Amino acid sequence: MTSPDLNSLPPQYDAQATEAEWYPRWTEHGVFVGDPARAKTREPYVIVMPPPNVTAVLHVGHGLNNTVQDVLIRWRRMAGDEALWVPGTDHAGIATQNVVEKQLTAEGLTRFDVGRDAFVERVRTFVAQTGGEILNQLKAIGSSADWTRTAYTFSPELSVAVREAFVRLHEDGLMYKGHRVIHWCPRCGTSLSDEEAEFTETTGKLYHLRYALADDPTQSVVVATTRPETMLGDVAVAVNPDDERYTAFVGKDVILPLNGVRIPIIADSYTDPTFGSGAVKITPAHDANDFEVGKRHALSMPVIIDAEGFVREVDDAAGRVPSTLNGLDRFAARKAIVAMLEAAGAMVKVEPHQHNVRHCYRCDTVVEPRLSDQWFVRMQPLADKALAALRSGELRILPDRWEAVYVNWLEGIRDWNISRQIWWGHRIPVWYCEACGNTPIVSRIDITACPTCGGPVRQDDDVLDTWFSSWLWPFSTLGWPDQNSIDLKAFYPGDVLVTAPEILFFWVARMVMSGYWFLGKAPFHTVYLTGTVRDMQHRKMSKSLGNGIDPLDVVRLYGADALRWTMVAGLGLGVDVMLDHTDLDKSFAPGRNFCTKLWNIGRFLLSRVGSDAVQPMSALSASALAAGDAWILERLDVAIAECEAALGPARPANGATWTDAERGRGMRLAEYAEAARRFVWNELADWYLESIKPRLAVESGVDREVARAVLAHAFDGALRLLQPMIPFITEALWQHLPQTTSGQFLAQASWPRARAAHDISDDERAHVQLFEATRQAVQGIRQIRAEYNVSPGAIVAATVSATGVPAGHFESQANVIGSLARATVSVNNAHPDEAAASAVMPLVTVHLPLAGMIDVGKEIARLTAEVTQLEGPLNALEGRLANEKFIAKAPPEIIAAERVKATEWRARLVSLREKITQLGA
RNA sequence: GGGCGAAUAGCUCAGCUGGUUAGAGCGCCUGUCUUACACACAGGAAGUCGGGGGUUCGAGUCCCUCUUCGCCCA
Repeated sequence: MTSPDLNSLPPQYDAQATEAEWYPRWTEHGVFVGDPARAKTREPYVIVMPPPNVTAVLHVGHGLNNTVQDVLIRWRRMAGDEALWVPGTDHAGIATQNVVEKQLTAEGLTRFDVGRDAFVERVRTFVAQTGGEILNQLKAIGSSADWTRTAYTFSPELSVAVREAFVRLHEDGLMYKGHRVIHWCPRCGTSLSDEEAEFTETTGKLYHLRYALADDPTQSVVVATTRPETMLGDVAVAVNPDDERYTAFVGKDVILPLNGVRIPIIADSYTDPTFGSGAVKITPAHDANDFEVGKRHALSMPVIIDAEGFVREVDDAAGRVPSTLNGLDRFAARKAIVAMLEAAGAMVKVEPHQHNVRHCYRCDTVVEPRLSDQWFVRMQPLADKALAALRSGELRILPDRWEAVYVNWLEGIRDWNISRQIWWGHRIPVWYCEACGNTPIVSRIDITACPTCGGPVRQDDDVLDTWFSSWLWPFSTLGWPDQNSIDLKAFYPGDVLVTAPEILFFWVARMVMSGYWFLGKAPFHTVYLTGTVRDMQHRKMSKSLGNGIDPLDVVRLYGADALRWTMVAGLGLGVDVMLDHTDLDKSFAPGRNFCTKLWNIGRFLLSRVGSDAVQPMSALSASALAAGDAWILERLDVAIAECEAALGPARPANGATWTDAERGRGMRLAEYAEAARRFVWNELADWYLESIKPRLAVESGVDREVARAVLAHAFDGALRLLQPMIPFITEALWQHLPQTTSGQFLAQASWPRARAAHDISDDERAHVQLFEATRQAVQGIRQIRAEYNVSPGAIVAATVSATGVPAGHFESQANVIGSLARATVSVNNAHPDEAAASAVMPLVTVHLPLAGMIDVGKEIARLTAEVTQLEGPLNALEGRLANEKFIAKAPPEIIAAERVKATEWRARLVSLREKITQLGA
């Protein structure tokens, strides 16, 4: 036999060394690589990683998100699926362009000084040099993505997909160029989609302006506005047709103050009579609603604010901007105009006003509504399919309350403005031939001459919204539009998408739409929306607040596994994770403590098991198993079942649609973590390992071999259950198990399987129950010891009577109970003569004579308290059983269970009262 | 303004289709350096499940209402 050597593993777990050792081994052996050939015989399980911005650095949100994905992928990889996790980055149009523009600003330049081609080249170089670092950071936290398939939204391959999508939508009649008011960011110099213009609650001012009637300056209408500067572009005042206050005014004209322009008063039901004075100014070029009114009434649409946000007579606005205001910034102009209106007596009043102002999601500049020409995708037909997918159960969203949000958005879907007036991105594949007129030529390939007349052509200056490439990600990364792509055939559609709820509309819903439109299938069957990582004040972690946590700091301090465990164990479904950025020690204690504990369990256990071969479970006869052996094997079965129930099902059972019963199941990572933790810590270490110390301490023998085999098997099972969450430490420990074959990896070992119920004999079940009784006896003795402050080292005498298991069988447990409870135990159904402290447990009753130490009064009080505690629920229970209506209406199995419970409780109560009587009360 | 959600132990949250003496982790209290682990072990205290009403044999769980928070959309 090999002598136990505690020094074979260092006493302290070395995360740095372990991570540096195993990650490269996994990748060298292609553990993470998906194989389309194998996907023919196995179920593929595919996750596409939400591509981080190419310039991003890892923050704790990425950490959370990618850990969840890695847990799922590692679980399915072990479970025998052909697991593929596709990683990559997003070129992030506006965001990346902004970074480089900031560099230029530092050099005193603008992108226009540099010129388009040189600017794009500069961004390309910048990305090539510094981009994608975040992917290396994801490796540092253990992400088992298939790096051989790393994709990039702006790669040549994905550019083909983008162009194909544009052209196809154009061919399908869903792509059009529209002239309308869009959200414009004057700082970024581009239009934004509805989703990119975010609302911020703002306390502004509501200005009430007086417009005098042209024909009777003694009369006037008052209009309310939050943006008085736009009055220069007003073309009408609108009132509600049903508003009797204004009936007489409709059709008359008013004169705009400051520029003297004459505009009509019109009736339009868009006007809300309860807002302000009931009359609103109409500025079609600078407000989306006003634009609609303007179209209905065929009004002119003067543009008085330019692309940079300066007040000018831009378009159709001759004579509208007084020279003193010309060239002022929009906010400076507002001030000036307010002062001028006040001076002119046209300002009736100004009041504080709470409203939502749209800001650019990339630079936070106040967005300016602006009339311009943009490319739009007609979304309704795409949305219909995405809605149907959710309703049919082809798609589910967890937590399910987000399904309502998804439906709500799709039902009110608006056309998608996809053109951006920036330079970094996919150029819109549209050309114009001046000679032939303005008909756009949409083409899959670059063209240099007009296909009709052969004349020169000019490509559209705009680029596409970044999300126009992102929404193709689930299939563009697999080779689409090449229908013969092996990856596409093997791995589309995928399975799960894990992301933050913030991009449900930006990205998730659009991927579903594109998946259906271009490939006829949803790109995944499950959307898992994680919670947000917040600080202790519940604020979102952000760079500007300085309340962030750098995951790599945590990795350095406690290891990647500690980071991962802390996040997974704290991750209720869709629940926010609170972490204290000022106290990493405390925040990551759960992960750090668990890893340390696991390491100690492993270190001790492996030293006792030794390196000699152990028998496989199949070689052990059930009759050779001790009660504890049967118990821990049963606990392992339970743990496996609980882990699986928490995680799965991995996919719809019928392969196509979720049934109502399945739909909300699984993805409970915290429950999975808790089930695995409880098994290895509270069951394997606290009870089984403690109980077999004497069996392992002997030199040799059959019983020692049985204990070694069961112990090694149980720990192997625990490590397999834990590997998806804490891959490094489990791999390091697993490699030392005697049954592990060299050259194998835990990372691709099989997921443990619970035994079928019919494979467990009645004898074995009786053994499990016997060990439960043993545990109760130990707990009972420990309670009394603590109650009477018996010194922890002292050996006490205890009598144990079995009430719930056959007394004969219980004899065998005396030694185990004794060693765990530090007692000399006699198994006896008779009550001891002398006064004793007792504990009445469901399966056993224990007595400790504790000569000279028993305080009869105290013991009576203790037992009486237990009686009282039991009487309440028991009375309620008996009342229920006496209630005829309960007996008549409750299901029989419930009634039966309640009767069993009542019998047990009554017995326990009788026993407790007996003890009290014996003590002489 | 419209919609959705949450309110359970000091903190963060479980409790999934109504039936357990309402659970976990952290924190707290008591004892212990019991030769794997004090980042540990053993024992323990702690909740009228936000307020009110209803449905039911039975409600933390379903319905109504109020209060307070949060999120999304316009």
